[in-house]
Amino acid sequence: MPRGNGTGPPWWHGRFRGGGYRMTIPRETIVNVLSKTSKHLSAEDVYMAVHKIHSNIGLTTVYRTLELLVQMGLVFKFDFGDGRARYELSEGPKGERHHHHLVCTSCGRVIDYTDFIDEEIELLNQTEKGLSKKYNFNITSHLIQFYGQCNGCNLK
Amino acid sequence: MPRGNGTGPPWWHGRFRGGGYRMTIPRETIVNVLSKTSKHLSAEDVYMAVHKIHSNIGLTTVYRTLELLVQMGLVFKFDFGDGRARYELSEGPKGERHHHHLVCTSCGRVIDYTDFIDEEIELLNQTEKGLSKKYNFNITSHLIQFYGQCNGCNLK
DNA sequence: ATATCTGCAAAGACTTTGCATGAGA
DNA sequence: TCTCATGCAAAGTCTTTGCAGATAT
Repeated sequence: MPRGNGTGPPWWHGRFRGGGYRMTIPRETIVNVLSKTSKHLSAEDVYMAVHKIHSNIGLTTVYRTLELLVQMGLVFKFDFGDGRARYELSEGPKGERHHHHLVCTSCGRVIDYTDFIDEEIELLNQTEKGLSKKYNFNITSHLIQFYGQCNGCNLK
Repeated sequence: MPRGNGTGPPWWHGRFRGGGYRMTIPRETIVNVLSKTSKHLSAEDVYMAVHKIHSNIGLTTVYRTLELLVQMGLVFKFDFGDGRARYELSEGPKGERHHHHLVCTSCGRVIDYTDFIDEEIELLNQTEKGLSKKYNFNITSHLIQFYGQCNGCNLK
């Protein structure tokens, strides 16, 4: 099935097939929604976006698909402390998109940052190596978040 | 009220008073429970521990107190992905206890580690400084977690 | 053809809120 | 004394589960 742009088959199809999962309209649509935003979407957000495209796709399927994508490593699930999970496409096929978060504990605003990532990667690689060995732990990903007051909340 | 050991008044009393909050039996008990464990307690865990000491303290109070402690910065709230929040006393009066987590995405086990903390602190200080300036963000704390498969789950 | 996936409705789990009573400063 | 804190019960919110019908391979 062509998808309406000329960029060839979506790179994630192989990941589905390889995992023994079927490609379906809902899954295709959900990944597309995630790939076209840089925002931190909740399950409800994804559902609403998806619903505009195929109004028959249900919230349950969104939850189940997001869960699947997280297990497959295609999507990261974040907790910013407001009681609902947020989802982001992890990094594309070759590590672009890598970033971390600044979370404002007053208003809940979340800022993505990509500064200092290189230094972090360096440190994290070392740390991962050390930890893997010491705890015999097979590390697959990491999470870094900073908390504090954002620009707007500082002033109040 | 003496507390049964000879170490003087609990260091956190001032933090309560300074914030305009009252010292009460439930609050005292809850902080005590947290300070006597190195485990990652859920609200229910805290409730059960507290309940053994003062069986009249309710779960609601535990939730409200934990929330308050988090706001005061005395307690960190963590999400390990199993649907319930975990709480830990943040660091004591002078930064001891500082550690991060290794979370097994298969079985949910959480390992504390204190290795590499010095290197991390170094990097994080720099990062914090840079981010504070660039985004005019007043950073108060950070979170680092690694994810993967633990010893036991590796073998399966 | 058939094992997987989906949607709806209902259930489940954790957390928060309302309100009258009780306690700290 | 007077405001703040507590406890119980009920409600709220996000997320998961059961099951029959639909779908991908």
